[in-house]
Amino acid sequence: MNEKKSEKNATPANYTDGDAFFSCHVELASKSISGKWKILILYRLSLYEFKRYSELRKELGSISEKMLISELRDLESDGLVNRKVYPVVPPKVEYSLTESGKGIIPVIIALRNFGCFLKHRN
Amino acid sequence: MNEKKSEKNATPANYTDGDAFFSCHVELASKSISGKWKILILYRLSLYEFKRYSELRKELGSISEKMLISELRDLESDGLVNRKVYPVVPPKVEYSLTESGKGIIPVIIALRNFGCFLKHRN
DNA sequence: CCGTATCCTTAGGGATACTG
DNA sequence: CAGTATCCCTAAGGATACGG
Repeated sequence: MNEKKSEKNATPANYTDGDAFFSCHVELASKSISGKWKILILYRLSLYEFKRYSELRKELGSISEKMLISELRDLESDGLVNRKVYPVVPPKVEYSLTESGKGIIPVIIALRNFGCFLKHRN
Repeated sequence: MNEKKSEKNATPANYTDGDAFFSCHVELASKSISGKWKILILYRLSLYEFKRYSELRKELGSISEKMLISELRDLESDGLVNRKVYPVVPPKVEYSLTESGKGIIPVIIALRNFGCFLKHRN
C-alpha cells in the first residue's frame, strides 16, 4: 500500500486503483452528500431503524422546514433514503436508510473519527 | 454494536457513542471538507508527497484559479494542508497534507468505496 | 403532523484579465 | 509559475406564513 516514492518518504497513500476512476468515484460519492445538511441527516437516520419527520427536525435543531424536506427528497431520489407514509390522521411519515443508503455508514464513521481527531489535536 | 430494537430488525448502526458528541464530531469534520472542491483537492494531495500548484490545477480540470487558491487557503488555515514556497524564479510552490490532513484519508477511502458501490448497484 | 408556497439574502462559485 | 483583482450570477439556504 505504501510504496516508497523517494528514498526519504513514502507516498501518503496509494490506493492501488486506476486514478481517473478513483477520482470519479470519490466525486460521485461526494456529490450525493453535498449540501450543508445531507450527511447530518444520513447520520441521524443511521442511528435508528425509522425516524419520523418531526423527530428528525427536532434533532437537527436549526434546519428549516424547506431545507429538511428538500434534502430528504434529494436523498430519496438518489435512492439513499426511504419514505414510508402511514394513511392515518394525524399524518405519520417515517424515513429510513435504504440498503444503498446504509453504504454511507463507513463514511460517517470515518468522518466521526476525523472530527474527533481534529477536535483533540494541539 | 447492532442491538435489537424491535423483534424484526436491528438498528442499522449504533456507534456506541455519546449522541450529541458524535453529531458534533461529524459536523465538525464535514465542515472542514464542505465546498465543491475540498475533498477532491485533499484526495489529489493524498496521492502524492508534494504537489505543485500547476499540477493540482491540471489534474482538477475544471476548477477555476480563484476557487483552487481559496480552497487551498481554507485548508491551510484549517491546518490540513501545508504550503511550501521555494524562493526561485520562476516561482515554485508545493502543497502537501499536514499530519492532521492525513487524517482525512480514511474518509476518502470510505467515500471511494461508497461511490464505487453507488456506481455499480442495480 | 407533515409538509407547500413565497419571498428574500448571501455566499459560493465562475470568467476573464492582469501581475510579481 | 503562481497567484490577484474584478465583475458577475446563479442557486443554496433561511424566514415566515399557509394548507391538507
